[in-house]
Amino acid sequence: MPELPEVETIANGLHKRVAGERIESVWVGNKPEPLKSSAAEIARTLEGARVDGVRRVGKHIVFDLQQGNRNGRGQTVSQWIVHLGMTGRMLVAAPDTEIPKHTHLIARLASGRELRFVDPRRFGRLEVRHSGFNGPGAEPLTISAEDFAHLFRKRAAPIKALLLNQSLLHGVGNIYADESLFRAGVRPRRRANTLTRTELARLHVAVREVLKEAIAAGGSSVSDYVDADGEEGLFQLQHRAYGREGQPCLVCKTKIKKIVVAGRGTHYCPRCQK
DNA sequence: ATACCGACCTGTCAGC
DNA sequence: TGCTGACAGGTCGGTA
Repeated sequence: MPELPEVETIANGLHKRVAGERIESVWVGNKPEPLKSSAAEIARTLEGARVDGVRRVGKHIVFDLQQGNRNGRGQTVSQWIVHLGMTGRMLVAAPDTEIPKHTHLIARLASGRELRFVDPRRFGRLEVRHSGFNGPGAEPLTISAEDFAHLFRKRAAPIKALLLNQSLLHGVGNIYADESLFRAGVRPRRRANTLTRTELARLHVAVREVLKEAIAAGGSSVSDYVDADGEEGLFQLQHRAYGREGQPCLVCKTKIKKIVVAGRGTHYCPRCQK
């Protein structure tokens, strides 16, 4: 479900709510799919740790943890890394509230509240690490125009497939790939190595603008996305391509087309995008 | 090395 | 009402 803007919104909300909290105990469910580290290692790493902060890296939520006594030596730093997949949620809840179906982890906090990971489709992943995590690819919000162009210049795959490839650029998913290509005026099926310098430059700007505007709007709520406070995002109201098949292009009135690229539903304007 | 495609899961919705 | 199939914001592994 969530792409960079949604994960950023969620991570910021979680940071506000749980930074500085200590995790007292952890319950891990028995479904193996969400666990990239063993249940025992996750529990061992989280229990007793203090949450220094919560941030986003690519589409991952990173909880920076510190174990051990507050000021003494012997402190170790770890990270709890959460990927929400398509349907994952990370909720901060009062302990007496109903535990939703498909809850796979509960971290009980010193304040009495609980951090709950809920994921019906189990495409999400939970992992702990003991060394720095930088994500699989480059950060779209900070990459230079030159480095951005380098990622794509020599590749033969459709540009949309490469925008979705997290080991190149991490954070862009299906919605923001379509929205970025629309703004850049580039067709999703164009082979990346046929894009001109100008088109790559436009795409670089488009990706950053789309992501920044979406973050400002709190992300896109297409079906059920809500942030850490249970608020829906508003960026779906500003989509120009995604989900608009058959509707008139907002620029030229041509009907938006829907095709499949890289196995994903793909929306574009046949007139504005070349 | 690179690119495509099915598999992984559950929920929802359209169509019959 | 209830069934079936398609589809969904993501990624991985096998195959060509």
